[in-house]
Amino acid sequence: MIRILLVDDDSKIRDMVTEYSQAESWLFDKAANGIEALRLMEKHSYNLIILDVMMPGLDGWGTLRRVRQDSDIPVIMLTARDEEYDRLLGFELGADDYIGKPFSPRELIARIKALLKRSGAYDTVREVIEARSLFIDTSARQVKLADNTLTLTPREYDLLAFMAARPGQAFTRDQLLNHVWGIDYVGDARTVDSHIKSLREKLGPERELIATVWGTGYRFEGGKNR
Amino acid sequence: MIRILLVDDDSKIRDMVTEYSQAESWLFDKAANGIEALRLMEKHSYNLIILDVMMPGLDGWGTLRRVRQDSDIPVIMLTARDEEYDRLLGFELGADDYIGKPFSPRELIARIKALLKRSGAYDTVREVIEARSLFIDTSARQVKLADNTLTLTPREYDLLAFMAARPGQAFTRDQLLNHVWGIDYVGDARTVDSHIKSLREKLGPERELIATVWGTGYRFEGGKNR
DNA sequence: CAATATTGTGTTGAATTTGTGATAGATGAA
DNA sequence: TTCATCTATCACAAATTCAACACAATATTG
Repeated sequence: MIRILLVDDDSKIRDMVTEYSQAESWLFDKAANGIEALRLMEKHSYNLIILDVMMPGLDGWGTLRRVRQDSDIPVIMLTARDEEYDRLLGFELGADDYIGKPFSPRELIARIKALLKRSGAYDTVREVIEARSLFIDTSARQVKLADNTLTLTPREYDLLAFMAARPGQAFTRDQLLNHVWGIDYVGDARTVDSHIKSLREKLGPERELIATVWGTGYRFEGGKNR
Repeated sequence: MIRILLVDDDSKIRDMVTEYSQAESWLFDKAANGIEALRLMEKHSYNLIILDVMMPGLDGWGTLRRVRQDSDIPVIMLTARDEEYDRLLGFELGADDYIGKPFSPRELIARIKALLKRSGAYDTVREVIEARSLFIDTSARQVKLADNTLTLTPREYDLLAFMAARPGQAFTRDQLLNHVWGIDYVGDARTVDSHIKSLREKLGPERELIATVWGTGYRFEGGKNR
């Protein structure tokens, strides 16, 4: 079971969120401020916490700070404004995601799902991606070429798995950076090339599975499309 | 390619929006009511839908309900008033954002951008443009002629994809420069001719798909017109 | 028909993009 | 701590693309 703590002083928002997420069969606990939230956290453990920034008493930042003292629970912050300063402060304090008010419940739910998935709260569905003689076991994070197991570095694996899951689609280097490295990563786009290079090296005879899309980026040639 | 469906019974609004968004090189399809919109959605997939609430026949709410039955496409609603009731009804039905009429095109464009961005993938819709024996896979950036894959340069591809997505429409060289090369490109308009030439060469038997419009520019003959 | 305007095409040096090896710093395990 | 990866970035070579130009071919006009 997935248990989520929603902390917001506005009861309308609390009700709205729980109502529109009924289809997900998550268990919601609600708190109106940071103090209440911390009390609940002593009693229960949560898969995810949603924290409003502006609250009377202990606000969202203070609560987040306390939460991070002894846990890595995924946290989504609700900020009134979408200001750069808030985002930076939040990342520094260890928030995992953001939503600016007003938001649509649909969006919040989508982000909850994404974050739960990322944190591994859902049992990963065992899925094996096949392409020619390449087999990618996504739950084991293991890649086989014919009968040999390849030893890929984490980045190499993530990059390969991401592209192989979307065969036939061309990605720009920036898209790959966003999806594989993370949305807030800043750095040289050519870094992607380096990892593509070492991937191709390890793929050996199947190196052609990763095609260069000139002027754009790369594409995994998987035969089967989505 | 980013493809957007704009549904509004007021043709003035339809024209205004497409005009102001020229710099974005999005592909707009337009419909005057829900029925038309649903018909278009059967034929194409969209990155985003903009729905006017007040329309004769099938209105915005009804259309939204139908859309949500089988897709998660981001939807922006155009409401005449900015009433709380409308917002709540819309969220319940699964709208992603709102904009109250009258609105500034600038604001709508900003919201479209924001929604495309946070809808995760600022990625292209998977769509294959067909014309005779030519197949253009816009997400793979790949073009097939019958069964052979053509190797186009980036410019050639962009030019072909842009024109083929708007069959039957004549473009001046300047328009093509603006849309394909970019709004701030300066250079000889005849450069377009060079690329048209090499495209025709590679199209071989289907070279006639690109027609010369004397005194104006070029047109892609796609059969189906929009 | 001739004169003019517009488009087609081959060529080419410059510019852009990608492949690759080297390397220093970061990270994490022993 | 030391050691062994891993990672990002750089620089240079190789591959590819591009814009522009000149001239040929074709269409339009009067």
